[in-house]
Amino acid sequence: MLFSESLKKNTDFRNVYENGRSYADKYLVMYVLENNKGINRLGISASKKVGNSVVRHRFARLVRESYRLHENIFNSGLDIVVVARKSAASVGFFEIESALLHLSKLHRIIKIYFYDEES
RNA sequence: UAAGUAGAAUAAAUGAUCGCGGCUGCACAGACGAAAGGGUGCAGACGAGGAAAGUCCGGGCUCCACAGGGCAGGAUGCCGGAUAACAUCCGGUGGAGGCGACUCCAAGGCCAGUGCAACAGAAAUAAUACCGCCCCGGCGAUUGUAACGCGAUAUGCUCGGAGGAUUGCAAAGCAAUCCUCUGGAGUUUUGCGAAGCAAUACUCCGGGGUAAGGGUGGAAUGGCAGUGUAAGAGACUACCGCCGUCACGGUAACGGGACGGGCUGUGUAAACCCCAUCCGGAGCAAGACCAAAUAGAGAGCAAUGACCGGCCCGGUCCGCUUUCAGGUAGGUCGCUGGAGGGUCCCGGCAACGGGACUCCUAGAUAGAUGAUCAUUCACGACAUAACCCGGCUUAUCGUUCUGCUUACCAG
RNA sequence: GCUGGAAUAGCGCAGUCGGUAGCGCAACUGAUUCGUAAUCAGUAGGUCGAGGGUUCGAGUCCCUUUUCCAGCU
Repeated sequence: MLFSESLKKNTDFRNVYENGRSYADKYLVMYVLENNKGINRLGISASKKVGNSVVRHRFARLVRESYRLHENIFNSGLDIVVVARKSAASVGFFEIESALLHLSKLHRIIKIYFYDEES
């Protein structure tokens, strides 16, 4: 991905959970925290309760693909953590994509002109 | 054709666009980092499974421990073979199921010892008699007989008693005869009771014999038939079973046979245990290498600062440089060419082994396979490698093929 | 990825060595009280997580499986 890398450390995840803001809908929970680094860092989390290995990997791929296709409209300098809810186990790409964009609008982290154009 | 049985293969397909991982080649930058190491772009081929799962066994590999032996602990458990090894596989034996093809079996030893067997049952393993059967004795009962006792007893007889008459004797009175009355005694007949005696297929009590039968139980002293007996019993006999010995076939498990023993309780070892065989522990987050940091040791610099001290020497601490050791963050290796796959030949019933040719097919490290569009169909199950193999177990939408069995039909 | 442990009544827990599974709280009924609580007396409630096996008999022994918890970084 051009402007982003992945969030790796357990301490980074803890930091976002404790200090970031969160919104949630039916499929996802999204935490956001500014990191002042000029790039976005995306973390994806799915617990064992969501499903088996196949389900969890598929969820991660769908979120990563959704983010990749809309990477250029996101603001920079953010740590984003996306957590799966149990209902996300059985849905397809478009549901995940619309859920991700919806939560991003609530966080107001999508660039303004694009936000205005879409709404 | 239908039903079944054993085994094998496969695990949606094709194209376009965007995206991911390492590899190879080329190009770029020498901009990141103290170092080890690494970056960017383009192109190419490659990129999860039959179970990758559960982590239930076994082995390789790595580190630690270890003279040798034993104990403890664990595992396996009919026999033979295969294998690196196994709880796996192959072939056989025995048993169970099925008409059959075929399937299933933790299948050594309770004749080494110990333990347990609730309830029920007479009794659960050292002895026992609840019912039943048999023998002996006793009380009673029943039946028969019956001494005897009580009552009745027609006609009649005998004896007796009362009254009367006649006769005889002198009379009182006595005797005889006859008549009437009398059932008092006996006889006869009969009713009831009854000691004793005898019999019994009866009841109870006591003593003894008996394990055939009944009932309880998962299990009851080998089974069944006969002889035998008071009744019974392997007490005896035949057949079957069991145990032992012998020879025969088989490498063996075992098999069929001969002879003998008359037979000694049963179940449980996925109860302790005995016997035989095997096993050291931990696991790639193993482990090896490079190495900021932070503790540590030595050397040097400055001969200054602080402390011990009145002062010097000396000692301690702090500062800087450097070397060594150490190993955190981080990085590299381990890492995938292997007990590897395919075809053919040879040995072996087979598992498997040997040989020749041929193929190379993931290696990530927060962890790569996805998204969209189009077409087709049976509309897509279970499920994602994490050091590697051999198995087992469990999950699973379907499709295809092969061998065999049974039934029916046709030729 | 690796290694341990647990599951028993609505809840928290016992249950040795196989023999018809109990304790406390809660629930229900009755008594007590003007009524409630407390107290007293009584009652019901369990296929011992699931499936299979060994055994005459399994909560307990063996195998498979499901869920949950903990540790190793």
